[in-house]
Amino acid sequence: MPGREPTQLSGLQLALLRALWQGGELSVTEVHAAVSTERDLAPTTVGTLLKRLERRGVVAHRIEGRQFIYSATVTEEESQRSMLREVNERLFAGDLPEMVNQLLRSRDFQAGDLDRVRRMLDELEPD
Amino acid sequence: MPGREPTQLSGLQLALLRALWQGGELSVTEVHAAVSTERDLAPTTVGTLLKRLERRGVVAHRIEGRQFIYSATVTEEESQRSMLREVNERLFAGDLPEMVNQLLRSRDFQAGDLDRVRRMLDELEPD
DNA sequence: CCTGTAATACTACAGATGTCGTTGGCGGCT
DNA sequence: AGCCGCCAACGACATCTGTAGTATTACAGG
Repeated sequence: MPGREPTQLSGLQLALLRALWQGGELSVTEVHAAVSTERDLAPTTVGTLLKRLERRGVVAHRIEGRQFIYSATVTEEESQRSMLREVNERLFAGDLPEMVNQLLRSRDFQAGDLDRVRRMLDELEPD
Repeated sequence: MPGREPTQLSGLQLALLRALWQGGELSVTEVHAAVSTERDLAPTTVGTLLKRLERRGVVAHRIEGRQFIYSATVTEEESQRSMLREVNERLFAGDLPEMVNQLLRSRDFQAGDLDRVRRMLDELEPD
C-alpha cells in the first residue's frame, strides 16, 4: 500500500489517536473516557470525530455486538515522522540540523537530555 | 506583551509568512509574486489571506500611497519554536530527546549533518 | 473634469473541524 | 409482548481555510 500521508492532524484528532495508540482497540465509549481527562466532549462528538477519521483513513473499526471497536491504522511513529517532515519543510526549508538545533536550545531541554542525545548520535555513527 | 501564540498556521499561511520574513515589508502584489513560484493564486486571494492573517495578529500593514505594505509581527524563530513545542506536546508527550531521536533517524539526514549536530551539542555543553 | 487603472473591500462558496441534539433500532428485562 | 436504555446514524450549525469574482474607490493623465 503506497504513500499514505496521515499528516496535518489537529490537536483533537491527535488526542483521539493517542487514545487508540495507547489502548489498542477501543469502543467509542472507551475513547471518550480516555480523552475526557483532557477534553470535555459529548460522547456523540467522539463518535462523529472517529467516523471522520475513518473517512480520512487513519482509523478503522470492526463490529462487536452492537458497538464499534476502533483502532488506528497508522502507527504513532509514522505520524511523528510525517508531521516532523512537514514542519521541517514548511518552517525550516528542509534544514534538519537547524531544526534539531532549535530543539536543543529549547528552554525545556534538560542537561541530562543532552547526554541522551549524545548517546543517540554515537549509536547512529559510532566513533 | 503576554502570551502570543502564532501556532497552528497552515502551509499556505506559512508560505505567505515566509515571503514576509525574507522580504521584510512587502505589498500584496509583492507577496503574491513571491509565493507564485510555489502556489498559483489570484492576487485577490493573497490579499484576503493577508487580511485574515492580520486579524490573527501575525502580520500588520501600513499604508503607502494606496497600497498596503505588510510585514510579519512574529519572527520566524518564534514560529519555529512554538510550532516545535506544539508538535512535541501533541505527538511526543513532551519528550524532547525522543523527538530529536526521530529526527536523527530521518532518512533525509546526511552523515555530515550528524557532525553538525555534534558541534551544536559541544557548543551548548562544552566537554 | 472625466476616465482608466490599479488596489482594496466585500461577498461567496465548498470543504474541514469542533460540537452536539435528535432519531431510530436492537437487545434484554419484566 | 412491551418498554428501557445504549448505540450508531443523521442532520445541524458556527468558524476557519482556500479560492476567487465583483464592486468600489481613488489617483494619474489627458
